[in-house]
Amino acid sequence: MDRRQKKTREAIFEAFGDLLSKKDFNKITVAEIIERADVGRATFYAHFETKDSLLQELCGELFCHVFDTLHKERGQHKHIFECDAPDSVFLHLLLHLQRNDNHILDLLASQNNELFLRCFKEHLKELVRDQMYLFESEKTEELPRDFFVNHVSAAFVEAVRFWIDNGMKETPEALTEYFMRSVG
Amino acid sequence: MDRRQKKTREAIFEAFGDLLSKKDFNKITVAEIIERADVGRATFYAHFETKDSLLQELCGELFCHVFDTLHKERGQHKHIFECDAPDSVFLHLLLHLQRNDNHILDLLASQNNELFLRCFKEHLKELVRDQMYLFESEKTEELPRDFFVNHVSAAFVEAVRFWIDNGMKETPEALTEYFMRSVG
DNA sequence: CATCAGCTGTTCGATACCGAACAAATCCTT
DNA sequence: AAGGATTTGTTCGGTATCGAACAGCTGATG
Repeated sequence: MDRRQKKTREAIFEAFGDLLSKKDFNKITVAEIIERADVGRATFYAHFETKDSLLQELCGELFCHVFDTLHKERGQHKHIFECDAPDSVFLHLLLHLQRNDNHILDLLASQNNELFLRCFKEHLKELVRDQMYLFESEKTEELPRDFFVNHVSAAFVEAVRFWIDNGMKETPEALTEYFMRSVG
Repeated sequence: MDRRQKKTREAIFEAFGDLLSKKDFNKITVAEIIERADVGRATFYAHFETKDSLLQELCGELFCHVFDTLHKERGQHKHIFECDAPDSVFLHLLLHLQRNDNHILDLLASQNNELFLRCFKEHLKELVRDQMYLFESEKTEELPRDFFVNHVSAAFVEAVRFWIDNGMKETPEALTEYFMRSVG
């Protein structure tokens, strides 16, 4: 990827993240983003169709990072997320949320976050489908696959919600454990 | 100034400063600078004729900042140096040196720094000429103006050298005092 | 209701930057 | 001193970003 594109993309993501820590997504304006990112208006729209798609691509970056780490494809595509990855992808996700990288957590915790939640859950489904073997048992065989995938994804979202609402006291490891038990 | 130029220029100055803190100027290579600054080779040479001129322009930035602050022309030209300026321009200079902004101090303290010293002293002379009223007395009237300007500038350089060699124990304020007395 | 301020999303020609390649100069090593 | 390896500084066509302007939309205010 062209050096310029990479810089611009990262600048926008960072500016967006900074703003998320200060105000609600809906209150954030494109003008603010580009001002903080120090890029032109035309440049922003060359990268992102709309403010909403910026949100979606940020979410996509997180899951792309998790996926690539899972499949050992490191170095192939430089991600905005970085870490030394643990064994469980779900734990991996929680660790990033705990660190609140790029303020993804703020998005999950905020009001009026349907858009983000939908996006987050869609990516989760992919992940669950990919890791289906973790959940296989006699129970799963009785259910339509897609139904079960949806169930597990929703359960993860709820686990995170619980975590946030209760002040994130549990360790990511413990929460992963709870989650796995609840859907096992 | 075009947003792109500003960013590139700052990236190069910063990369250069970082490298100065690690190795001698002569050991630093253009390839290292552009790698750290994350800009293309052609871009570097579009901004700076040579590595030497980068050095000179860095020095120029410092004095440009001091000059503009002195003449209250703030906001006219965005400088890489920033501070709330004191009354005396010489104190102002020392404060930047003390903070070692952009590793200018490293340059002064290093070996093989004739190039930088010459550059530094030239700018100093401008400054002294500009602030000549500070030094006027019966003594100065007996001397050729340029000779005296050179004398004062050299004295300042020597004061800084003394400062560095003795571990910079004195406060910038004290050193300014010594300097003014020594040429008064 | 009218209007006015601010935000969105698009367009355009100009330009800075890109990546890659190259010859010439310089540095190292033997 | 010879010769290989870096480093320098330049060139080029292609591309991303620039700044500035614009019409359309939205929401607040009087």
